[in-house]
Amino acid sequence: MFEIIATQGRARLGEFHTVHGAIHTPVFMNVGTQAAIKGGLSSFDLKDIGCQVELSNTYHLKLRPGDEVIRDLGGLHKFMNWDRPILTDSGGFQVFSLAKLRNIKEEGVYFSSHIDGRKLFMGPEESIEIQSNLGSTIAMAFDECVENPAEYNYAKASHERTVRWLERCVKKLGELNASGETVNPHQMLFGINQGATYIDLRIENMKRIAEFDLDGYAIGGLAVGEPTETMYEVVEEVEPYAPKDRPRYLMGVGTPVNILEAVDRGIDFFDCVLPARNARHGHLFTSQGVMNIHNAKHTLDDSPVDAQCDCHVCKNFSRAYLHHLFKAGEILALRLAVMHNLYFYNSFMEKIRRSIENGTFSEFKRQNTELLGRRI
RNA sequence: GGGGGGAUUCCCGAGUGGCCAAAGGGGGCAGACUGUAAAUCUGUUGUCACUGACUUCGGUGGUUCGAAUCCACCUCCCCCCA
Repeated sequence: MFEIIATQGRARLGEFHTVHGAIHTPVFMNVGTQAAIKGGLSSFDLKDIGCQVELSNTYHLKLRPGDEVIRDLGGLHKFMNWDRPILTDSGGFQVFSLAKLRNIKEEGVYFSSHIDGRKLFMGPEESIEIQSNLGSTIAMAFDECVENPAEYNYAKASHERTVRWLERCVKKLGELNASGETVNPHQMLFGINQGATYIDLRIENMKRIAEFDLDGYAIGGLAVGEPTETMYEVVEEVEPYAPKDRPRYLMGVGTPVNILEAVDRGIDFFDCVLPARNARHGHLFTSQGVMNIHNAKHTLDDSPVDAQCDCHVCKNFSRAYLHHLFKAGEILALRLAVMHNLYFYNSFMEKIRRSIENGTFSEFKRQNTELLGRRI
């Protein structure tokens, strides 16, 4: 159940109630594809960085260790010792990111494992069954994340197929939940809007998936190479057709500024590998802009990464120390950098929530759009 | 004391007469990264008045149209025998 607490313009402050607790929105979900945050963070660390929702991946966990292994061990929550909400992505993104290793048919997608090349078929039923075995709080519908640019006719055929796949997902999950024998019989389902950058297709698609009365609605297939303005335009145009009383999730987005723009267009859920990946590459987000901790100018800088940040890293270590750890190739460099960036994102979302609550979101957005894009 | 092998651009290390400002690593400097095949990838790394010129391959002198590459001597390093 999604409860809207306050709004400012199209921005919404909400609470999404799940069997694993409430999610305060707008929320950033922290990506742990293989049931771990890359860079060496565990579920203990997730609590420290203020994570509300952990996100894992159907395709990757199917390959290793196998969804049935996780089911037999009591589900993903128990497996990774995380008792708050988990969202599992369906494998639809791998249809895009592993495009060279798959073949799409009406019945589903034939993958060649990126690990050892073995064949793996995943259709809507398979994706949902895997996610049911994982027992995530929220399952995502199995979709095709279409590359950019895409031909109109291809995008049309693809989104129509994704709608047919959604219908199969709904049916499959209904059967599994009704059986009462699943890890999480209350597992929810979000549908995914597709249609590439064609507004008419996007709107048609959203109208059709809205009819399924799902727990939430995602906008997928964005931030895959199209201009940022195009992404904003798609969100802007399609959002009015998403059910108002359900959370909206902009998949795979994005930079802090992207998030501000999307919240301003009515988006409630986000996830992105950017803060964790960039952290591993020495690129840190701060309240004053972005920095590359590799840069020589930090060699003797005794100040914290972000003086306004309350994370463990900023409270205890200097830029000079992190700079050294990166230069020395220490694994601690990755861990500390990821901890900082994810804390930054989670606390940034908290600030967005407070600004909507206080009616100062517009001002917050204006100030931070200018600030966060800077390089320091 | 005798015999042998070496010294190359920040480091290691290719290169034995022109296609060499000099391979390849490393290191340095910078950039990219958006539902994670990413602790990855890319660029750059002698100087300058930079579609060219200049300086550089232990030192000095020589051979040659032309030398990191050949010759002589010198300096230093390593190995073996005594």
